[in-house]
Amino acid sequence: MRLPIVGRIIPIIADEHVVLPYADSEDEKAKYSTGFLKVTPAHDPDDWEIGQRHNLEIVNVLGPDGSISDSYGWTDWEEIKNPDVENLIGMDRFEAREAIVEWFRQEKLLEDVRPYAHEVGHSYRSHVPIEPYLSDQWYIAVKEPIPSLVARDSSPVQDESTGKMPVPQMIEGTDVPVNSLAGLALKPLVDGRLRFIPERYSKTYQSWLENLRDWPISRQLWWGHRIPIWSKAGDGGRLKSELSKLGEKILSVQMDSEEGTITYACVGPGDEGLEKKLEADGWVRDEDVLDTWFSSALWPFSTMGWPDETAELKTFYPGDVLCTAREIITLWVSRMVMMGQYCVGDIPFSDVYIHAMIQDGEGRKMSKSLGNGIDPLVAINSHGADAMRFTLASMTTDTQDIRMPVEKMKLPDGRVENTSPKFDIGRNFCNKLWNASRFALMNLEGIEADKFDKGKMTITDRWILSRLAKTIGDVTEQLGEFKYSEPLAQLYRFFWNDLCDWYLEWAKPRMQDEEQRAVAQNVLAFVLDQTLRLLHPFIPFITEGIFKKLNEIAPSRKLAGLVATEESEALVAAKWPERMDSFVDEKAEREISVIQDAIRTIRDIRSKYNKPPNEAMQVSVKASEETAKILNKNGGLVEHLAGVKGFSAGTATVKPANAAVAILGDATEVYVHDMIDAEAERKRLEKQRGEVERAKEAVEAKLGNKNFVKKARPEVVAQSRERLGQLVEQLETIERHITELDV
RNA sequence: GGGCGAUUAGCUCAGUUGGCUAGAGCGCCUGCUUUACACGCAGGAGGCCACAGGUUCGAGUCCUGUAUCGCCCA
Repeated sequence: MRLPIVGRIIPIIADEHVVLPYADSEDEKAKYSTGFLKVTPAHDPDDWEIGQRHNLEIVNVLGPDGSISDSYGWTDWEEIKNPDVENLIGMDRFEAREAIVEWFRQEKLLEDVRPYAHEVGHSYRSHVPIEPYLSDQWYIAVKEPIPSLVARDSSPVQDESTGKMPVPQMIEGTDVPVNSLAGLALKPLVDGRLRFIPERYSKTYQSWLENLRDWPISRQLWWGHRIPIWSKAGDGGRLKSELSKLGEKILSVQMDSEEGTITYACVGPGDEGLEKKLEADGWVRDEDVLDTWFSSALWPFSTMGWPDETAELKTFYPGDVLCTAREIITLWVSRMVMMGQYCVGDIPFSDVYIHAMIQDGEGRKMSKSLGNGIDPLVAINSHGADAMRFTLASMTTDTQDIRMPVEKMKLPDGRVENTSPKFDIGRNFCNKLWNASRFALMNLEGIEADKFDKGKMTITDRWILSRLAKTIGDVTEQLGEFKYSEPLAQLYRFFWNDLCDWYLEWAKPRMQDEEQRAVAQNVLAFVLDQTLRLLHPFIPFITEGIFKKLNEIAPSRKLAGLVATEESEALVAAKWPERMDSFVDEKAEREISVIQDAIRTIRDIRSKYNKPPNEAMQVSVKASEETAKILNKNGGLVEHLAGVKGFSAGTATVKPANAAVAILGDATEVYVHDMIDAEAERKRLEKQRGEVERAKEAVEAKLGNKNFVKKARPEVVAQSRERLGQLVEQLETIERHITELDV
């Protein structure tokens, strides 16, 4: 076939790359296809592949500036030269396209012009379409065994019977030699020396390395490390001997080109004298610089003085954890692992933690052009550094993206900038931490560590220490597993819901009581100390400030005879809390939970009956022997936090007339005296009856299923039976009270 | 085109190896200047766990498929 304009004769070939026409297809390409495709191997990666398959001619018609040019690989220029083509030379690529269409139009060769949506890459910086362009580049052979490593790692170096080098050892199931650059990156993963968290990302890393192609490292930029290669044209043999006289630090290759043989010399690092000598002899250094990832790959050790064996390098290399984003796994992580071993002899880190990507509220990636990003400095201004850190940590689960609603907000200095209401979570917690600590410190005035008497600890002391012990254990464990959201949530609950809502409230009267004060003070100081240490990684600044004040007011935090803390001038250098499992007290936790249930129930009735908070109420309880005993023993705790004056529990308590009743899960009956709204009472009880009935039916249906009883684990069946018993009892109690209302 | 992830309360998210009436924060409703905190306290409402099949005595959880959204790589 003869091409228009250039008149070149080209072959017609068949290749599977072509999408055949099919009008009804869902594929846009098939709808538009003619079944024919022009192939320009020098100007498209797919075309290049096709060209290689069919041995097509490679004609490059562009210059580096994107204009039509005959001097960068237009091999048959002399044969096809004609006025139409000459007219195009020097034209900009966009201009040339228009000119060619116009030529077709004038020659009446243009059949049709139709719109077609295609995907052409654009430069993210200049936004111009990218033009694939065939050019010479330096590559690194990533799957070639590296001779120096093969020599180092293999024994024997040579096969004695044949005198040949041994066949390179392959990583199992791949075509990657252990001692190639790709192998250096892949082997540690296969061996388990390198680990990704979350684990699924190791697949990205692995499959990329297994299918790795040679690494083009030349970049046509004016910044970066310049490629250490010098070249000179001329007699190859003479140049080679010229180089060998200069020493062993030079590797050279020779290639034929249009200007004859060119000798390329690659010079080892750290010899400026040698480089100057070469240039004095007429050698010219390559203009290109190294791929930015090639340079960045040196970061783990070049930042510490490598290639010198500095003290920093010895101390801090290899490191432990790399924390980065997933789009960087192949580009950077793999290269650091390669280079670390190649240059220093060890992998630069053992754990790679891949964090989630923060998106905006609509699930879009934050970007400057969309204007939907949040500047951390603005968030620090709007909510505080600790608040931002806390919120981000609380959102850090192992999913791959998280959403952060973005809103314009007015900052203290009057600027209106993007920030997020999500940071309120952190700000509120930091505020709570500050206030609760201030209150605690107020109450620690005059604390004396020696006055602590473990025999005088109350159930609330034993309870908060038990909660603390569990929190220390769980948080420590979870942080070790690279979990952040979970331990933080647990700290949140411990500090806010256990310590502030209950322990501090119960401690208030004790702080005024001569008998109780010393014990409560020392427990509080100890718990606060440990809590600050646990929170410090998430809230570094505020905890540090509080710790300093705590050091002033209560320099010695310990529970004499039980446990002591290690003193420290600054929290950042303080010891992480030790496990204190012996403080776990299930009995105290169970009992406090009974007490809390009773208090919540009484508060609920107060709220439903609109009884003002400052009006004292009288309460009696009918319960099982065990529950009654717990409640009686701790009536003071109930009275204090439920606004009750006069509290008693017993197994045979009779409901007073005009009392509101609440029935707990274990059928405990709580009577709040002198509440006389029968309608409200009925409404509450009937609602609860509905809920309990539903639950009862569900459990009955389960137990009614023969297969469940037969096949489920015995303890699960037993649990269901016990549950059913409880629900039946609860339901009967509720119904009895409803009936009484009818009388 | 390949790979990965998400879909649970109005919003943002938890939910371990399948097993109590599915949780939290924000928002919403009611009541509170209770001498640490209204960035707070107390109480409350609110969910067909995307959809369709399957495995199982039992599925938010495991398997298959579908839909929608997103990220990475070509």
